Amino acid sequence: MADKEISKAVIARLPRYYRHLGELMEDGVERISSNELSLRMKVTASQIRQDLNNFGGFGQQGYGYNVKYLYTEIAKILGIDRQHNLVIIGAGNLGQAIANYANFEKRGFLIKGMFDINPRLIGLVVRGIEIRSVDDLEQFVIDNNVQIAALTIPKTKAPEIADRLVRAGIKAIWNFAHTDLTVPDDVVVENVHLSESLMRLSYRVCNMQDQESDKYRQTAKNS
Amino acid sequence: MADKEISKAVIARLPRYYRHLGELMEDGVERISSNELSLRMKVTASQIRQDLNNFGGFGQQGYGYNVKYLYTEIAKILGIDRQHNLVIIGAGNLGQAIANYANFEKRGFLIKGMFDINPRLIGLVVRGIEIRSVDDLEQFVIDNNVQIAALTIPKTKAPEIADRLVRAGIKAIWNFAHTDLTVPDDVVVENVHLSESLMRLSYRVCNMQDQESDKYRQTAKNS
DNA sequence: CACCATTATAACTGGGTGATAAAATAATGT
DNA sequence: ACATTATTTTATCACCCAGTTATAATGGTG
Repeated sequence: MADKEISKAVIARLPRYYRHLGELMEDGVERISSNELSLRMKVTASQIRQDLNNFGGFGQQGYGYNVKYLYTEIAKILGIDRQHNLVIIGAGNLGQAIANYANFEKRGFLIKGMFDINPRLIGLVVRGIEIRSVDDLEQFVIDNNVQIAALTIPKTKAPEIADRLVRAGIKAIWNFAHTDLTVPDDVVVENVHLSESLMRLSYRVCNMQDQESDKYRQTAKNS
Repeated sequence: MADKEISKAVIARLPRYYRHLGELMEDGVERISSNELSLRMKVTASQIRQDLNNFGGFGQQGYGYNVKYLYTEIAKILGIDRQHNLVIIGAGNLGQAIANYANFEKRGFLIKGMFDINPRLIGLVVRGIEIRSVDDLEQFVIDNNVQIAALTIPKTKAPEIADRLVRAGIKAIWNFAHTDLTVPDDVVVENVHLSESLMRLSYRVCNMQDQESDKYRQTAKNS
């Protein structure tokens, strides 16, 4: 498993490969060539081969790629073969939406706890997870070996909570708050700015005429 | 307003410029140079200048950029100075989270209706918006001049609903379902695949050692 | 009139695509 | 059943283009 410089562009595409391979497995497909996959995913076969080659030869000439093997290998690369403990901070609709999305647990993301400042929410149980007071946040993170925190709170509170998480030793923040976070460089921040996504959509709607494309197409880009 | 070929990379950055300019306005800042903005946003001044130049000279030599002017110009480019009617399909937590996010309305995104198949939810009112049966979807889209549909439903139902939206004349789909959608090329699809975002985060956590960075940094990339 | 900051231009870097070579499988004939 | 040929498909290389960063030229500011 050569640990040398995989480009961000490649990593960004891996989850989509993973999803399609999962669907192929469900359909009982055992092997697939880069060409078939290319047709299905609407990307060039060249790119598929080059992407996968970054991690060493998963394919075999004259045969193609073994679906199941490739699926588990990508899981390893993405680190979703291990368990990640996470907490959700902000038990509003968005926080609960994440808590309710069962599939995360299948991918090894285990929701250990939820937190909020609203006294009305504290004590409630969502999917078997009790909503706690943010006062207990740091101790909980330490006690439960929590690596990832999903931040689904207003932007005004986000920087302070982020600082507290960092001090408690968090490894990564999944940031849904509409603000940039400043953290030490050994802490990962993955932003999900929905309003920015909607603005990009708005631009594309307003500038439809000059949209590069080729009649019926599948959606590939962006998160 | 030169309508010639703005790259996707530039458009993807505009919302972030917009957000920072909004904050500067709130702080009463009237003008700013590319260098100051570069420090604040942690991107190169070169990039800021080149990005903004795509749309014609917003700045002035020896002075910098007028914050308010730039703010409104970016709004025009993104099309968020106009009103967009939208519907939310899927009134679960995620759908409600979007409905409850008030700021969208400030940006001209007006939620006209919500839809679900669950009879228990139909008839309920969220933020003054009644949840309707998806049976009435097409007619509602036509009657209310709806341009954008947010799809917060399971992936199994998504393709069918997308087809129906397309036939009803929708302009854009904001897709939260974990699947690719196939649509005619005059329909915009903006994907928000949360599970893929979380997998990218997972990769970065597991490969922390070789993370390009420069001690305390702000988060810039990705949606 | 010196300074400052933009604009315009140029150099560079890296991702994406297509082409070629190598390797393994499948098919064919003896 | 085995050897040989044809086909398939990956792996690798080279090129092109877009995006990013750096530099030179221009024009206001104070």
